[in-house]
Amino acid sequence: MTEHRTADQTPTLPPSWNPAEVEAELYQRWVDRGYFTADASSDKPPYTIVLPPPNVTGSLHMGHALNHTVMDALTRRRRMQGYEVLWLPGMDHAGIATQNVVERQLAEEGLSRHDLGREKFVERVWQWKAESGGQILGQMRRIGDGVDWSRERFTMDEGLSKAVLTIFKKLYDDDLIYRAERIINWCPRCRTALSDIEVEHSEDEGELVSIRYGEGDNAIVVATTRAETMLGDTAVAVHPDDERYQHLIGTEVELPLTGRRVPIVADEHVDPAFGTGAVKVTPAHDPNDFEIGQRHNLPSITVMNEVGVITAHGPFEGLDRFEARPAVVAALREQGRIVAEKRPYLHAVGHCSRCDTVVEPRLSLQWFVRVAPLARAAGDAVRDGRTRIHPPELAKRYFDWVDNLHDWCISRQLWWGHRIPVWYGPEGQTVCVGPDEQPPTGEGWHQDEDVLDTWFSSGLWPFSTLGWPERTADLARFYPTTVLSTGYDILFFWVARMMMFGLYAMDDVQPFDHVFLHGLIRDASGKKMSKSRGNVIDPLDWADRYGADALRFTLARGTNPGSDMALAEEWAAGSRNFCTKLWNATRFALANGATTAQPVPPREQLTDVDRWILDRLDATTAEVDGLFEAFQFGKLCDALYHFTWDEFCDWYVELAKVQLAEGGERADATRAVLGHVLDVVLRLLHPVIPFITETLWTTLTGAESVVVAAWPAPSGQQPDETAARRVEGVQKLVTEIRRFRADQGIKPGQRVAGRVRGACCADLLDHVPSVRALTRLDEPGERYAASVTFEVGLPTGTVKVELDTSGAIDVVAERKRLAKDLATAEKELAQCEGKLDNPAFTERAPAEVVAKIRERRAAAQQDIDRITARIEALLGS
RNA sequence: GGGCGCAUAGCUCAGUGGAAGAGCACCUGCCUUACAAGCAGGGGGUCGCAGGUUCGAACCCUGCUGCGCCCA
Repeated sequence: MTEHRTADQTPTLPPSWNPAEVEAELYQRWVDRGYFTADASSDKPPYTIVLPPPNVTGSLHMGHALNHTVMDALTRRRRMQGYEVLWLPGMDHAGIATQNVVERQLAEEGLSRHDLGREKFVERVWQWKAESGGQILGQMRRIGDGVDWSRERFTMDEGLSKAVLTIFKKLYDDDLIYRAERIINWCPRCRTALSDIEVEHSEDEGELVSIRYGEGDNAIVVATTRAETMLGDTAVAVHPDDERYQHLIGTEVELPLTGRRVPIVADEHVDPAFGTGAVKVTPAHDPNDFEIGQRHNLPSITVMNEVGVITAHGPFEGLDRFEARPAVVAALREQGRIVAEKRPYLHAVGHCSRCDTVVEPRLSLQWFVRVAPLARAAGDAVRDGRTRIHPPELAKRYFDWVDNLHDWCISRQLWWGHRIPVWYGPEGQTVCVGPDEQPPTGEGWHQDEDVLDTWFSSGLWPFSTLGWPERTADLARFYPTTVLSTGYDILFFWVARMMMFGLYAMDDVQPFDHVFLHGLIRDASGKKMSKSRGNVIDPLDWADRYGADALRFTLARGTNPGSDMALAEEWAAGSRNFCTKLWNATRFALANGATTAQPVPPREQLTDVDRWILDRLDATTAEVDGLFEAFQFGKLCDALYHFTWDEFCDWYVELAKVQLAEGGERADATRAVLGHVLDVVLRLLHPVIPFITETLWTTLTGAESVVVAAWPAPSGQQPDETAARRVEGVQKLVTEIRRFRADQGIKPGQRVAGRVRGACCADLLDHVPSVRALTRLDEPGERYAASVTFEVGLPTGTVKVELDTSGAIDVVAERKRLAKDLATAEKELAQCEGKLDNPAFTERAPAEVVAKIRERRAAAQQDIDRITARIEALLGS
């Protein structure tokens, strides 16, 4: 379907664009020809983007589609500009998600991972990956991603695993990794620790229970939303300056249900204004309480196990935490210790970002990265401009985060992932083993059971994928990467981590020069897409029904830096319509001999209309180029849409028909201009809509592929202002005549005899035939009798139009129109005069502004005179 | 509680001090030889509210209201 040539070698196109039929074939051809394969030994300037590695369990959603469109557009343009482009694809191993998937599979067979054992289970995961993982890679091909498949990477690959071990060892040796017993976020369902950012907070309904501890004068009331944790309380804390509790500080109080006595301590961090000003302290089950415990040397009593079941205290033992809560409250109530209950009580509750289970703060022994020095470097790289964040407003958020970072919990109690390379010896030794070292052997030595957070390995992505820690040619050539593109919601998860690791591993060289953060995809009414809302749109469904180009154009067009994007089916249909328009325009041009084989003749041999469209093309080229540099995808798509549809198709193509009809050199020149404009505009559009532009451009030019065509540059030609003014005059005149015809109920196709007078005075003499063609005016015949005349005011003069409408005209419609035009002109006049009558304006406003208002006043006055005369004439008729 | 952002046509959004814009939706008429996935014409806005700065404010400043996001 791509190229049809008839016997005389005139290229033609099928009547319609059927993307589904050709996209796969086009894509495979690009890959086979090696267009996307980077060459580390070329001497072109490098341009590198690493794909944010999608989850191996994942499939392509709209957010991916948007981000991939952005990256594909960026890399395709640079490739056309002659850069050595590397867009590197791959996936991460998604520890928790993948383990969940395989464990579910096992559960269907009635097995748990423990039945298989660690080694067999990991084998089983690899098997799953080989069979069903990475579906997204095939989906990327469908939307046209020009990635270098020869360099595809996976975070669990040998090389990337070596990078993980290398950086772990380096951090360990630099005392930037340590093991400690801390309160961490624990998911009782996944049975693993989570980092802070893997916890999502939501306002949930719970209950606030006020409990009286102690008796009589020594009684103190504490409030909690997690009553069951009182079983593990080891103190009550009050603010040291709180008048109400001075007499109690230092005393002890009996903890109900347990019979234990706990101290009442004074701590600055207690908010005296919240509740009663007294808080229960459970160091083993609350991060703030843990810190209070540290400050006051309190014991930590763990009362829950790793699945959230109470492990102590007789009647409550064996109860799930959510069963224990009401049970504890009931028991306290029985003792008359419940002072108040507030229900429902809205409070922030942390949920596991993977499975939505309520996270339990849990005291446990975990590995941490000491982030302070790394985070400072990550902040500095942005502060001193080595890495630039787009849009810059988001840099503040980045700083707020990296400058206030808690140490990062990196150990996960999973089997799927990079196992922590630390061995423990029989004498309590701890040995961190580097990638090329042998672990200690012998009686009593064993490796740490935990694996590393997936983000630990994907944080290395910009350099581990290029071969680090080996000093490969790719690393030398393509690091630092040029742009990192992702949604702003991933800024902390991933971008900040890559910054920390990149600077640390690569001698303080930043992992990327630019970070482009796009918005999030929402539905037509601005709501977040989610399965529970049922408003998810599948990008591949749109790709199927409207074409991958339409999907991409919709996404690119909606991308405005710093803001989210609403999507609806109509948007995709609109983009599909644009593709159809482009198709039909090219088909028309080819059918009329448009060509790039003949150069566009010198300017002096061209018409005003030719020069105008070439100048507009030039301006559009420059504009689009600048917008690409600024990551303004929405605006550049709009600019191309407007140029293609409103200027090229609506005006130039229509006017070109007149020039083609003249034949001879005029027609030849027009064919060259048509060919040239399409050639350039297709190249400009290619980064965003690669498939249709490839088909059209190769048919038009006969060249190999637009993928490797040169990116257009403005010609440097001085724009022809006179031509632009004349074309503007033609447009206004044509529109006015069409307006008159429509008002008079003359059908669009109906030909009407008429004359255009005064065109010479308006500098439009050469353009009268075009005006006649576009407004379907016939030459006056023998029986011609003008039944109506009207004037059109143009900047260059007034043109008189007379028509033979073969009889009466609709006076009422005409009066209505004139009254409306008059009102507009009068309003304009009043506005201008209001300004000019104000001495403060004429004295203080810049001269050019005052001059402009004077011109507008004169024009408005002329319009009024003309319309008034016309109305009077109409009254007389 | 802390921080940030947004409020412009029915919907989704552009618009950084000098004539209120786009896409979609809507109304009317058209199969006019590239295109009905189209063509031509048209209607529609107190630019959230109240003050202020300025000759001039959608745009700058202050306050208010209503939404949204991030963090705690």
